Amino acid sequence: MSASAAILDTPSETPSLRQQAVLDAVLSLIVEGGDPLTMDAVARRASCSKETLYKWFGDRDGLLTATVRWQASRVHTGRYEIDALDAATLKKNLQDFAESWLSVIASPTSVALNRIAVAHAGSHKSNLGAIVLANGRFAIGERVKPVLEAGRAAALLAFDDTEAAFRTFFGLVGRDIQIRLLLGDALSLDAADIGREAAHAVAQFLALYGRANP
Amino acid sequence: MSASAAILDTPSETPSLRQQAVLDAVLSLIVEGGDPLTMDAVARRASCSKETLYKWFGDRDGLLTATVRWQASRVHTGRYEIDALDAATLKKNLQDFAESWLSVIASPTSVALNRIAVAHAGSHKSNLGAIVLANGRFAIGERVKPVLEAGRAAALLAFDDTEAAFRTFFGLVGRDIQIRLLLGDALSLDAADIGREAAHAVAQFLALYGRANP
DNA sequence: GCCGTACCGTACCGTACAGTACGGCTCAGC
DNA sequence: GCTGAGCCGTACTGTACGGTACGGTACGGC
Repeated sequence: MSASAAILDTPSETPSLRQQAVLDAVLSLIVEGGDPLTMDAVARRASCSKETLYKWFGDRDGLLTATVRWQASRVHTGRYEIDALDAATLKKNLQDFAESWLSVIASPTSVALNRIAVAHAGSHKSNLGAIVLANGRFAIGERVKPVLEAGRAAALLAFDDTEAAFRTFFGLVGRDIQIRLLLGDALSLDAADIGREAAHAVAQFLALYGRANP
Repeated sequence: MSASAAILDTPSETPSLRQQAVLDAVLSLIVEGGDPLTMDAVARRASCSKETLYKWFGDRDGLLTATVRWQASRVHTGRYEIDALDAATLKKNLQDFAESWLSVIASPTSVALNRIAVAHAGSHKSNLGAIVLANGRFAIGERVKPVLEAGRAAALLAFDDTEAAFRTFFGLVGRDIQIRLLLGDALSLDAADIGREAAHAVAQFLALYGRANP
């Protein structure tokens, strides 16, 4: 895990535009689901030859890895305000995190990609699972934790273990949503639902960790 | 989903002892992972002929379905005390739930089976995902909710929406554990960890929903 | 105009695996 | 002891798919 961290953080190179088009074709096929993603199907969808596919990505696994990385590279959102944190800003930051996270895990792309990665994690060859984890769960953790610590520094939050506090936040936001979606439950979340769920989670988190103004 | 509920609740028939042995062989192969579970491997492991496999289970999907059901049939645990609930009993019940649920999702069998079901949910043909969901997330929900409602009846808990309260409990208990395990993170939970995590989750749940004694 | 490079399309190869067929063994019923 | 049912082991078939080879085309460099 730590050995592969260097690899995970090094997206080799950014793919060329044509390559990006190919990866988008892969994504569209994955999201459509149904048939089990053959190299032929990718070549057809992307209007390129299989030979090119193998030349660019090595093998099927390489193509999948590149696709996952490509998708991950578009997810990262902006940084957040940390200095001079007041209660309203903290709440808003948390709300934003919760909403964007819920939007991600509820998106068909994320669901499909996570399915692939989960399946892959069983037959361990490469580490799609690790990549997804690094760009999902752990990436958001690294972005939320500074906010939590800033909240603590501003005497708005109280906790000892930042990681534990984040995991509680993560649980309150995600609940059963991701596993249900991965398992094919027809759970639909529109923007309003996401807003409501996020607000609920943030309120609960603040109830647990918020410092009653001293 | 609702249409398939009847099917899901009807485990066809309980398999014969020999059939159970075959299903256990499938489970052992699934848990071992590595190679992608071929019918040949199952026949070899179970010391039976492929012909018998097909006669008994129809096809590969039928075998998988029977395996998932077979595993599910062993998970159901006992009922819980509901009448005359006091605070300590409520807490103990919740703690038990949390521990048993964490034990389940952290077990290699559950992880492997959920991986199969998740992969299956992508290429929709049968409904392994629905079966796993019905016997996992939803089954535990149906068992926890009466306890929560009994707690409310005993004026120990306060909430409007039982389902929402349960989902909070679910999130507090599970946090990021299941998705990390599914994605192959080397997260190990021993019994002590599980006890600690469960206690933590229960304390948080009671902090959110417990009724400050009136 | 000629060549090399990069690519498309398609044909091809090898293999792995789902599903079937069949001979042989065991054992219960008679 | 004979027969038939049930099952094991193995051999076989068909096919889907990963990976390779190759002819044909477009294009930039010279």
